[in-house]
Amino acid sequence: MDVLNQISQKIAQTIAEIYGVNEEVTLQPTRKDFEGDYTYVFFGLVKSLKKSPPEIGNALGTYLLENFEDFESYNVVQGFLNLKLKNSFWLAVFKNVISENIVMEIPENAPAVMVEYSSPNTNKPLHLGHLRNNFLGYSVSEILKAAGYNVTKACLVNDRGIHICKSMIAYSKFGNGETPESGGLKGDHLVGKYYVEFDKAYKAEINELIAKGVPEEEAKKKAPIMLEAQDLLVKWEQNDPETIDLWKKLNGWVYEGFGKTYKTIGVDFDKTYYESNTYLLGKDLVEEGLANGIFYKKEDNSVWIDLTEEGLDHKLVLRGDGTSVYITQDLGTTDLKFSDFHSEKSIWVVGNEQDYHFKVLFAIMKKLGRSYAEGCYHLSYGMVDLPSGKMKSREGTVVDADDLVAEMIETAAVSTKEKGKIDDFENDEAQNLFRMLALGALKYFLLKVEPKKRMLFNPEESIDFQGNTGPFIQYTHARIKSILRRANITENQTIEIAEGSILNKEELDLVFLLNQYNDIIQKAAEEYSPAIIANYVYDLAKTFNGFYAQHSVINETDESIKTLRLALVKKIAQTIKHGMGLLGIEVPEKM
RNA sequence: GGUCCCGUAGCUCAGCUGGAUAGAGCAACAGAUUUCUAAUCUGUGGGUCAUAGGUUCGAAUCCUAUCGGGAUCACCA
Repeated sequence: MDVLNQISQKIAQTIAEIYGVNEEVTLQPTRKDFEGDYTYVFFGLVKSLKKSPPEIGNALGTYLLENFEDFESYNVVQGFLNLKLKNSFWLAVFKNVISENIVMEIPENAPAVMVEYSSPNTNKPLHLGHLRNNFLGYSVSEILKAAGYNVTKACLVNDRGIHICKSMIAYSKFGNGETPESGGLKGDHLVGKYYVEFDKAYKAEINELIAKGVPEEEAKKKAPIMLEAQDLLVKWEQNDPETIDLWKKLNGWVYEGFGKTYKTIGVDFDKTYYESNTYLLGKDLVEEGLANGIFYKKEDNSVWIDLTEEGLDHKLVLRGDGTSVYITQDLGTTDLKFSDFHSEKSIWVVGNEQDYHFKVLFAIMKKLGRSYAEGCYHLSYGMVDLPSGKMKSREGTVVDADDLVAEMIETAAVSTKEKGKIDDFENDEAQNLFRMLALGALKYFLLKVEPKKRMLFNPEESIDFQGNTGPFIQYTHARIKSILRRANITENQTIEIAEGSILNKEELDLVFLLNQYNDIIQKAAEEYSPAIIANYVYDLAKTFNGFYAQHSVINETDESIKTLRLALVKKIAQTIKHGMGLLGIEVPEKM
């Protein structure tokens, strides 16, 4: 039920009736320090009607009370009209809220949206930065689904290029045929190890050359191992069988490793693109742009676009030798994605260091007259910093995703066992709970912050289970489920609310929040912001805990109040579960 | 240097499509458990919303400038 709309309309009607003017009425929740549910700010009317605030406020309030039955009382403070709605009105809202199913069916013809995220390189394992990306992408996808879109989760794997060749060279030189099995290493970590080995060998060679009197710049270019890597890239592009075999072997290990990580962190994709299949795309778009006069050719045959009118620069779209650059591929891939799924909106979850790249990409698409250009959006997110500063792979300060998750699970296990509440759990049941709590803490920690903001990852705080954290919300859910178990309420049971029930202050607060949930989902979808969901669910859990401390459900002697509270807490549990689901976080029945 | 993003309590963050006395959590201190899970709840202290102007009845929020932090300005991806 759209409460805000209903009331706004009544106020607009009142203004038209009394003053004969049409006003757009927007409401806001009344501040806690004042009496009321919703507040209408009418300074605008004071000005245009040239009447005093009390005069207008009282006239509106009186009229509303006399002509509409939903209003209980009003008060006027300066230009603020605070309106209090009747308990019976909120009871009707509550009944409506519990009758609605949160999970809705997505119709076949719902608008299609593609969310591309994760998009890893296959030369090293995932780290903390990737986790923010994965959690964001997954969550935004779920939020868009909840808002009624037909979502395709896509992953573009960067499986080719010089960085993979580096791992390949190092592996063939120093690998001695090591396999994930023989080395006891996850595949992605194994390949990552040789990427590091390459860097070591490369640096040693540079130093050797410098010692021989070669200038540093030249040494970097001429180090033999680097030349070998570049040579390998050429061989790869020429489809050299031996090179392709090695490439396939290493990538296979990496995919196996990634697969395990994705499974643990609960992330998945509907469609995977591989850059090795798409890196040649885009050249026909360059031709098209040249034919249309959107691109121009320089003397050396390189192709450029002038984006100075868009506030950008001249940008290269094809090298003089006819080979692709990053943007060339992206032009082609974007076109391919659209022809595959015809998405109305297309979202790229990519770090903010690529802000410029996406501005250019979208500007070019627009110039090429692509209909979907308007629906393209770069969901840019800030870096994750450590208390010690930036994560730098060269300095070994990168937080590995697998290690981090394992540590979090261990911490969850220790603190859960301390509490002694799950002594009756079977072992795998307990393990599952530890995983749930660990990931809940981690995901919530990374998602509660607005995506575009740079954030600080403090390992100690992220494994905190108190206050504004995932486990706090998970705990609240478990508490409610415990009540429902005791009351023998099952998931599908409908609970009838008695006519004329009266909601107390704490119950009203909860109904007020529950009624907002649909709007919150829409807002989060419009802004591509899981943080909005996180803050809402936290608020709901916190408000419930306040209620819980003051009122008993099970021990309430008045049966009609008890029933009402059972329905209320059941709905809260469902909403928490659903909201956390949108963040990719599971909630336990018991903890 | 050009462009873009950020700056709110000791720390981590909400609030930013202009509204009332700027909110949470952590940390500190004081309380609450014979009663549905205390991973909880209640209370106390803590702020020149980076700075300076401007617009407005009203600015953390919009505009301008300055300062501080970051990103980017590759024929790398």
